[in-house]
Amino acid sequence: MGGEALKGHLDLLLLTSIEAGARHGYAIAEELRRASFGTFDLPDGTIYPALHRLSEAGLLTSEWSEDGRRRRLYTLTAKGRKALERQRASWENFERGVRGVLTLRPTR
Amino acid sequence: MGGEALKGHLDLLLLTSIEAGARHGYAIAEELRRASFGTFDLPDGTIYPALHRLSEAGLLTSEWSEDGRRRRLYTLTAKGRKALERQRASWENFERGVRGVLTLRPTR
DNA sequence: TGGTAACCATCGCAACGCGATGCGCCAAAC
DNA sequence: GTTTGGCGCATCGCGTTGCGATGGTTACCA
Repeated sequence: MGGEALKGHLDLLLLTSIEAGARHGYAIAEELRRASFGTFDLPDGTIYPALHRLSEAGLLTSEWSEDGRRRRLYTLTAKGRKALERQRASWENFERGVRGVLTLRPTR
Repeated sequence: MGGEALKGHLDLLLLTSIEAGARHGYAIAEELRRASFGTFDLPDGTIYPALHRLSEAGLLTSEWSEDGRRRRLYTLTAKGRKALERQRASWENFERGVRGVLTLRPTR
């Protein structure tokens, strides 16, 4: 919800979820929904292309699972881990900035 | 900085700054830069079109200043105030969601 | 046997931030 | 007195990106 507030922050969520243990798209979506208290309920059209994009960027590697279920399992690369680190820092800074602005109080 | 993290959150910043007292584009940019500790250093191409958009949406009204300097002075409309209220709530929720996800810790 | 949930993929659109570019005014410095 | 630089606004065009729509396949249970 909320227009396109997610833009630019999706990668952070995805990478975080994968680092935390989630392995395939569907599970990532579930975990994000749960961990965000329902705030991030990402549709397929959002999550799968994003995973492809991250893979193409070299932040993720993937393989097909062997155990019956046809699912693509993702893992962070070294580059992905570094990117996650940066994204985290970037988020902290972003949040700090917004909070700073939000503390502005009317002067009239 | 940081890709396009700002997307979807710009209006909140703009409206907040105007409610806080800033009246014209240039001053808004200055205030945002200051209040965000330098994080939000918005270029012209970002700020002016956004103000036009918000005006067109009925959240702002504007008039040209009389005192020598040619500047467009913005004011929140009632609708704008309500929108700001909603945006604030939306941000709180968004932030809560991200924080929730960020608390995920590796399980391996 | 039929429905539902798990699971993945791709196309195309709309929205938006922002760089580039150009314009006009004013004050101070040279 | 002219150049410089800060103030102040506007518009065009591009690239990125989230997401809805659409269409699959497979597993499980009634």
